[in-house]
Amino acid sequence: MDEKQRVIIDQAIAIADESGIEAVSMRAVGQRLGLSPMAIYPYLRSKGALLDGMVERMLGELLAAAPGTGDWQDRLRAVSAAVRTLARRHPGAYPLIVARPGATAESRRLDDLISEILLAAGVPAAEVPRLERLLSTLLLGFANSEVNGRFGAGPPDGDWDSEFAADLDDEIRLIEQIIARSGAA
Amino acid sequence: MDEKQRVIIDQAIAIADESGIEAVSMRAVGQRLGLSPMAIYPYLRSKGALLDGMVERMLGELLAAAPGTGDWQDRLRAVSAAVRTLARRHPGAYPLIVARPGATAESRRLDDLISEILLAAGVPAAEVPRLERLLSTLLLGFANSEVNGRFGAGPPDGDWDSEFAADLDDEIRLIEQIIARSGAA
DNA sequence: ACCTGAACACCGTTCAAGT
DNA sequence: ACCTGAACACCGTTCAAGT
Repeated sequence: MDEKQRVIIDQAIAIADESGIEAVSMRAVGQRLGLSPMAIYPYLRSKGALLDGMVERMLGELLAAAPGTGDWQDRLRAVSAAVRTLARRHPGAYPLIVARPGATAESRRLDDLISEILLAAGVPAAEVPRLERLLSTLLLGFANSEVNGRFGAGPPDGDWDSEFAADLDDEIRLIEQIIARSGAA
Repeated sequence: MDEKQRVIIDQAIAIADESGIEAVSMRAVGQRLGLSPMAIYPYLRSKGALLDGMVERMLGELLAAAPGTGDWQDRLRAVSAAVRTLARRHPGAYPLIVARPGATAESRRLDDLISEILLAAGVPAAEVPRLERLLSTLLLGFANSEVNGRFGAGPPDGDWDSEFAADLDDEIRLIEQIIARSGAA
């Protein structure tokens, strides 16, 4: 039942990564499962629901690799690394995360994780939501630009890891300033 | 000739903003112009070219509103305001900017504009490309999240202006630090 | 309970043809 | 030079039907 839904979504992601997102059709997914396209509908009630399911599955994958330990700077770096690993594992499907509306269940869990790290760091509660949106936009958006080519070829073989590490270090310093400022007030 | 291309792209953007991006089809655009769908092909050789044309046109609109005066902080704020205005004027078409690969001509012009502002600010040339990518990801991505609902309802009637102004002030402080650090070295 | 086939109203695109 | 109609190989989705 739910197991069937999972396997359908898996195949849709596989098609997207192998042949591009435009190759994901109800017909193609059905064929891959040896089923007629209509066999999908009891499990995912529309193509939109299938695409949302793909996003949820990928975010679940991301959260499963979520870092529970270390200081807050390391935890932030680990979330960032997990996002970038996800984008590379799913070059075809990843852009859906940024393309689809999705204030979904798993996306809220990601927001909660980042918020929790910021709170643990000592960011004043009033500033947490804003900084969380800034960070998640940057994390998700940078990986998207990398995977969809908005940055061009860039460094030897498109390895943006060290560049983004520097970006994240800057953001960490920014957060530290905000913490210091609030302590001084 | 090129004028016809312009009018085709205009109608495609209008359809996207009125009825959503999925309503943009060669057939719908043709109908809107009182032409058969095939009349488009001599001017835009595929649907992909049409979508890219929409992106180029929107970025052109953005650059036409580009700020030439003021100190660098104000110029950055003006670019940010222009991006956010663009996203609101084109709620249906704007997400294409972030969705499509596009290391295009106009997107390079936007990168150049931001780079130029950073250079004028006194950012060391070696750091400019990285900061440019950080800023453009943030500017374009935040507006996208706002327009596609990734942030949820948010503040009264989705007015994210003051939140993003605070974000940008943070980024400006960050840039000032980088400048100061390089001056000290 | 789970699946299918036929059908409907769409797509993008090619190609030969019309003026 | 500019446009069209018919056709091809696709879409997502509904619905009645099969086991």
